[in-house]
Amino acid sequence: MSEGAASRVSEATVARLPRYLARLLELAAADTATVSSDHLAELAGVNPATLRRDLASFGIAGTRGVGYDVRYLVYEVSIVLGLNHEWPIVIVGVGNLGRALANYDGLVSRGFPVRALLDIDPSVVGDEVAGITVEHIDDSAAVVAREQLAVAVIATPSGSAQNAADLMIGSGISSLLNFTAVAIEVPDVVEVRRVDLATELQILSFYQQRSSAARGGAGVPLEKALSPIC
Amino acid sequence: MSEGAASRVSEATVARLPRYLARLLELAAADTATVSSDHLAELAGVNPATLRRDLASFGIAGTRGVGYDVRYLVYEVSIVLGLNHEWPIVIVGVGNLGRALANYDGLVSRGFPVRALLDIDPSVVGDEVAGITVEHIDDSAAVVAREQLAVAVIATPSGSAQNAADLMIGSGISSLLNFTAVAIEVPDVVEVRRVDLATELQILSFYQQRSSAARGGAGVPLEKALSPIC
DNA sequence: TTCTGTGAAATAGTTCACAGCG
DNA sequence: CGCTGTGAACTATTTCACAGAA
Repeated sequence: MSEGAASRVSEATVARLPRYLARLLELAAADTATVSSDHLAELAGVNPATLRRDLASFGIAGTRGVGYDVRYLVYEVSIVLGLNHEWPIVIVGVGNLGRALANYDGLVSRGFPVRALLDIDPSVVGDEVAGITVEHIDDSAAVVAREQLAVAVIATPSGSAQNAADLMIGSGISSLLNFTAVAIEVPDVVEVRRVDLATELQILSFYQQRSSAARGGAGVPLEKALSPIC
Repeated sequence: MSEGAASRVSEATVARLPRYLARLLELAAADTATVSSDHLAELAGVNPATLRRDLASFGIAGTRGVGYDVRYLVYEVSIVLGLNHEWPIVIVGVGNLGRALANYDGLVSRGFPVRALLDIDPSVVGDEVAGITVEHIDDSAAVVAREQLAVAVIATPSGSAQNAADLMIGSGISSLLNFTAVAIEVPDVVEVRRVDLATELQILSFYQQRSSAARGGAGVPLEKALSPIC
């Protein structure tokens, strides 16, 4: 990931904010007016002191003896995360994954409406997916300008990922969410995060293997062992 | 995430192993025989001492003056991650996301073949997706036993995620990869990891906002500001 | 009294730097 | 001589514990 401006808050703190926000929205939906750090920390699965420190590091204050005002906290955390406005996104690569993402309502409902779809394959260009007409990646600069896009989701085959990323950066995109199996190199001013299914499964595999070994090996198909996948 | 047996290696170390493995497989594919910690660390984007310590913590040794044997390292890291055998998986929820995952070739190529698809909707059961016939979730126990499954990917709507997880755990599944917008509660012996698109985008949003603020705000549609998404 | 905000302690993780092996 | 393996220093992060505000 590129580093951006040096900041005084740790990435661990930033990564917890979406979790706090999700719980806060649930509390707000249930018309809860205030919440203590103990309660919210319990809901979010963190230590109360960690929660208080996280909020304090952004200057977000509660009321001693009372707790935090839920609606105010939602507002403040949203501002800190940059969620006081929508972030329209473009999906690059309209294969199975791209289609799934375009149809995923969890995006628009959380402020990330899909505004454009791009592909390099002429047989896909012109298709309508989730109500959006697929455009050719050669037109990316025009699309980015037209839709005021800052974020692109890369859902191409792995071999095309770097190329797609370069094109989008050249078209003015400054944040990438990389959904492919390979890492993408970017200039320092561009932010990237990668979501990789196989990496997650490999980590799961480690802990799964370890905990079943500790229990005596039940549940793991060890009889299938010793055919390395490399 | 559930904790499993207390271990002496940090989660940070485990999370780096898949990255090392990916680079090692590239080196192996290019017939590179040995690699120094400096070189591999550079490829993986970590400090060389961190790499050496990570490997040493699993008892994986190199040769002083030479480096590490690439093929041996691939083998050892695979064993540590539990990748010396395949991990057949089941996808629960055959909507857009489930279909995308079922068709994603990055899974089988890395040792996680999709062996079954489950859904609760009778109009989907019986469909063939990616060469696999969708079965009803009521039959999950039989499916898990038949295919010797240990890992389930939850790709249902968020509201059904906990339910789906409970059913799969009751059917003998011991690792879950949760692809929905909500957290899932599980017993201690079950491992869970969650991949959430909106969380990733929110973190991107934070850094994007911050770095464009540092550059004077160019590139962000600030004129659209102030319509909170909550 | 309750619960925040935060020094200070504890813990975890990273990096340096170098002894010593091949 | 080059590079690993690791004590020790350093940095980051979490947690405790409590003073003090409401």
